[in-house]
Amino acid sequence: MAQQGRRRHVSITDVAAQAGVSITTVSHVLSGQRPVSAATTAKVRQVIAELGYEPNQLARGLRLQRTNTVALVIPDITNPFYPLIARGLQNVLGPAGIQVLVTSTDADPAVEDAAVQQMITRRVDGLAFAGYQADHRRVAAAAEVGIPVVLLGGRTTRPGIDVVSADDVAGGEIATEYLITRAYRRIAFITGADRVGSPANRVLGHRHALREAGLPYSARLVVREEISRDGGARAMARLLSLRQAPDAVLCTNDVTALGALDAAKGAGLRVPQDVAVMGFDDIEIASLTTPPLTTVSIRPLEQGEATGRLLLGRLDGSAPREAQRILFDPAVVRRESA
Amino acid sequence: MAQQGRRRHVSITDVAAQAGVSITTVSHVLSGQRPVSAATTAKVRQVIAELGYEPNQLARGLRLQRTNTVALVIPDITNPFYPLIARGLQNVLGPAGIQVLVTSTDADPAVEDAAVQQMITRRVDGLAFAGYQADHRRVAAAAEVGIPVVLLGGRTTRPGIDVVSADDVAGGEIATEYLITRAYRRIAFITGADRVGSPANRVLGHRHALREAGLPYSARLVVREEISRDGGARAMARLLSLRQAPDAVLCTNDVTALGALDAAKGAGLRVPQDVAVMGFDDIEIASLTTPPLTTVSIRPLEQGEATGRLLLGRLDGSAPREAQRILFDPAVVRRESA
DNA sequence: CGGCCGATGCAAAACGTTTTGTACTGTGGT
DNA sequence: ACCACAGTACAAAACGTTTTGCATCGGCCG
Repeated sequence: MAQQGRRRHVSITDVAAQAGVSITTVSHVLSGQRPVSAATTAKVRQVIAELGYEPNQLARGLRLQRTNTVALVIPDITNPFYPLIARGLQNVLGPAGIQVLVTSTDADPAVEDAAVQQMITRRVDGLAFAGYQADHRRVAAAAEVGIPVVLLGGRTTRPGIDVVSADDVAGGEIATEYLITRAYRRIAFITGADRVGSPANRVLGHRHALREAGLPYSARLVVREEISRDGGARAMARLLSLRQAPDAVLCTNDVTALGALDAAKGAGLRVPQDVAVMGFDDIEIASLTTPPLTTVSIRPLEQGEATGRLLLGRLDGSAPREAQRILFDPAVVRRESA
Repeated sequence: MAQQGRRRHVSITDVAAQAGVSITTVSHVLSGQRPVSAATTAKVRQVIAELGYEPNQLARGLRLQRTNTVALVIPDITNPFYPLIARGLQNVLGPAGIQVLVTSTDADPAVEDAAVQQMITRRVDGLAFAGYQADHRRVAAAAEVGIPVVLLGGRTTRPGIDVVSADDVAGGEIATEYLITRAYRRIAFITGADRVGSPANRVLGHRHALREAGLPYSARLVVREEISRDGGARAMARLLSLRQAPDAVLCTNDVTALGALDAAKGAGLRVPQDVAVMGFDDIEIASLTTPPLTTVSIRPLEQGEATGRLLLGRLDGSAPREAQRILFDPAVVRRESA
């Protein structure tokens, strides 16, 4: 038989009645806002324990105008990158007694809209938003109504709103520098079609590093493809067919790098002896490929934690008044593919 | 400058005042519970649009005793298996206007306890729980208080509570049968230390399939190790050092299988020519190994969806009174490692 | 002995909804 | 001309908290 018994939660009224005091007194025992005699306190506590009373957070939130909840809106919970953000967020918010509401939007603007709206009506205390939409009405609405908002990822930016992201330009730089110090000289870059956003910024850094090192920058070595495993494979195949093929390939993404590895293997090349391959993100699969992928970590966990700290600061008012922009220094994770 | 402006949401009172009617009328316009004249309706709707009013879900939940929220409590959001469950849950609950609250507990009983407690005080309408604790006080408490509960995964079971899980015994069977039809004859099994739960059930199925096929069952070929990549490698090494080494190895887990592949490669063996390796779960990395891993899919996405449907049924009362036990038929995913 | 003060506890308001009971229109039927 | 009734709108209660204003009661000090 399934559980039935019409839902009946014990309320502060029940406790008060059972203890023979007013609900005010029970509340005071719980909050310590005003003194309550030792005897009464003991009695109340005992009844609370007996009945297993726990305050209703809905009523509490309604009265307090604070729910101890923050929302995390992400494109896809199935992409390993985002659970790490969620994890980081929870790491810092959990101990502060704040729950995280996660919602996945499939990067569909309409769904993003609805999700943020939902969160506002649920009166979340804060909102962390990772989306592809550069200009987001609802997010702005949330900010305007006084809910602290943190934008995640380099794609979006908006004056007056906090941002947490990886420093993609620096990432492109250090990856390229790493390859240069390992004596690679013809370095290619596989990136996405968009001219803005993280992938584009990484190319920017790449180009800058080449210039710094006095190496030539050849447009032919930057290939734009769909960001996916297959896309990576196609791009790699194209690079390998060049008269002067690259000796190292930087990919905007670990998944893309995976495709590049496929293509290299398919062409009978050894990695990294014949051609080096390097990725971005350092998601778990990066360590599982053969050879294990050298990549750039952008530390999603830490990004999540920073977001949490930022939000926490906004909530208790300890954060500075101006909008923050926290950029994470990327780091090369050296494995065997480069 | 950061967003400020003390949080001020527009409430039904504001709408009523602005439209020159009572809040009752506004509510009726919104709900259609009672007729409202066309003129009034139009006026109210216009004001609602102007002010951008959206009902406060906290107040609504308090009054309605229903929050349109269900909780998903999982051990680790970072494990790719669980986001898929979350995704499935959201797939069916989202269209019904129900939000999913995800919380990760690290499989720590104390944290699990606190999380479930939190969810109860937030008056979630339903609870999906995936944990390692077989007997869970709080979960029982939730069920007793009338909150529909679904237990996920084969580890936990409790009379009167719905369960959604993979059919692990069947999984062990079909995996073994698959190997047998592929002409493997000495089949080993790498599993965990526990004598109960999913891993144990899979061994049960394995054993049964061997008996059915008239093949001998050798205790030496079932090795118990830590369930992890390293554990899998250690177990594999031990198996390979046997006088009569197996020609196929079944692993309780894709991650474990990964370790087995490591060990096989380390021993200079080709997979699957020298030894076949097969996993369980079909998480994404299974397709990324070399060779790609043949494994058993237990369809976490569908499990999540089934959980959602079950919960939905409990909420609208359309589900049968007795506790349900939904077992998912596992399916062999044929790739190249076996 | 009177007044004051600290200690203790209660009543009531407020948060923002939904729902129920009621009151006030006209209008149509008898 | 009266009654019933449909249509329309409002007031008030309830959901479960927290907080503020008051009231009561001793005890202490002068």
